[in-house]
Amino acid sequence: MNYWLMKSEPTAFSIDDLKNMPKQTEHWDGVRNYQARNMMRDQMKVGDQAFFYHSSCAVPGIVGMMEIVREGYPDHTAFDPQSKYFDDKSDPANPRWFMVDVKYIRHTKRVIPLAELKAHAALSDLPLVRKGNRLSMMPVSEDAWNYILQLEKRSMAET
DNA sequence: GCCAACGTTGGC
DNA sequence: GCCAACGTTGGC
Repeated sequence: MNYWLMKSEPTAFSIDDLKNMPKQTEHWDGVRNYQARNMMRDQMKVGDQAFFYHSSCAVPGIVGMMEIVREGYPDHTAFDPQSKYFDDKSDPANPRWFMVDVKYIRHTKRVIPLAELKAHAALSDLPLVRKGNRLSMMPVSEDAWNYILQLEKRSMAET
């Protein structure tokens, strides 16, 4: 099984929004970055788990977990002129952009802030904490995944 | 609101 | 293929 981290601005789509979806499942549309596209198209598998990360908000950080429930398929919002994600260079016969479906698993017991993740040397390989990284999704090693789950159990006072 | 970092675009 | 200009991301 592979592990991932996926970013979303909570004002656009939050973990609560995902929890409140029918079947607690939604497609992860609107990604317009080739590295992220390649991950969704080629690497994410049903059963993989991912951290849900809130970006561009008061406390950026990990807020929950979800599971990949459908593997990469064309992002239809690229074909819709009414969508803000419309891309006239994506041809339905040869789609440029892909998405996956994700299902809510649970909230983390507390928000795990980016600032806290940055403070742990054990996570220094995580692209999220590296300077200048702007990837909207990224792989998480099994070690990093487990480490973060241990962090979750601590109180802020211990960090 | 600022700005650093990075990706994309397009002229040449 | 180079690279300057521009747009976007996202923390602070």
